[in-house]
Amino acid sequence: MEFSLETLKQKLCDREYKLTPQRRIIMEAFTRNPEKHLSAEDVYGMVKQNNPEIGLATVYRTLDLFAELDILQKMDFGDGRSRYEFSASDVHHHHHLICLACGKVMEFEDDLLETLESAVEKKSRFRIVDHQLKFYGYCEKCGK
Amino acid sequence: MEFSLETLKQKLCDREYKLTPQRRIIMEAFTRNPEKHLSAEDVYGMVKQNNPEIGLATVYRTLDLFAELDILQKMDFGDGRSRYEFSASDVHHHHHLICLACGKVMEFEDDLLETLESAVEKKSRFRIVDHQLKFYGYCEKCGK
DNA sequence: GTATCTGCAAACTCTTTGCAAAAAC
DNA sequence: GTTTTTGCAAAGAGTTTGCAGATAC
Repeated sequence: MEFSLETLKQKLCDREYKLTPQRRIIMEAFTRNPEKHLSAEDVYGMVKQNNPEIGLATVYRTLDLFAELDILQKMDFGDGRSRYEFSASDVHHHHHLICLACGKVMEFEDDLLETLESAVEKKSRFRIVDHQLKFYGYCEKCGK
Repeated sequence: MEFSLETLKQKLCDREYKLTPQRRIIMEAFTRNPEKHLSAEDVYGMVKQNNPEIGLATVYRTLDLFAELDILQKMDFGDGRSRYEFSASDVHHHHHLICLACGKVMEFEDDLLETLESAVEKKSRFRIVDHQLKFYGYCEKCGK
């Protein structure tokens, strides 16, 4: 799936939500930073530059809404704030490498997990709808 | 590794920390619930029953300390509070199945990930020290 | 026009911190 | 005895909520 403005409009309309300037602007923040894992505060800082009147609460509400519409995926890297990126529910899953020294988050792709997922699903009688894999360690720069 | 009282004493002593009743009691809460993923509030509730004078801040400080000593592992299931269980850094890694309906957390064992880990390590030049795998879905009871 | 959405400020939850008294070694 | 540790209360961070005015459709 691709997340253009049209997709957003569609998804909002489907559920009787309105397309407001704030929602469009927040969407654009992600379109312009597709590879980043933005926190609410990050997004707020970015959108406030051109729209100083926007409220932080609106950012939070919009991120929640987008997560509910499966446009964004909420995630947690253990630093006490939630982060968001475009949902990848229907594309290849990617995972995260988190540097314990500098906090940098890198991504990697893998599909080995799909195999594991179906095995676990069978054994555990759990119906799995999503997974999250994080590796913690030290990036090249932080070495050691 | 096994986490007896002796281990605790040892680990504390090694780093010039003292063995206080509070620390012992909190340790016991985990020994009595080895399979649970306790939050600070959970632990507080449990230890307060026999030791009403204990403070929540002490619980937080102790959990932090135990995580630093690698006795406990801090983890996050996305519900806004940290959870702790005995560290498994030197034993087989286990992972979590989290029910999106009732919130129940189940565990499963797997070592397939070790293979993946070394592959990623080579490709990415990341030195990996830990990993976390979570599957989200619906448990048998919550069905669909 | 009407129901939704926004901005603001206040509230809320989880966690951390400062400090003086208490306790471990 | 000295240094660490505790309990309390207050502060802090991130997030949510109530409400009256503004806005999308």
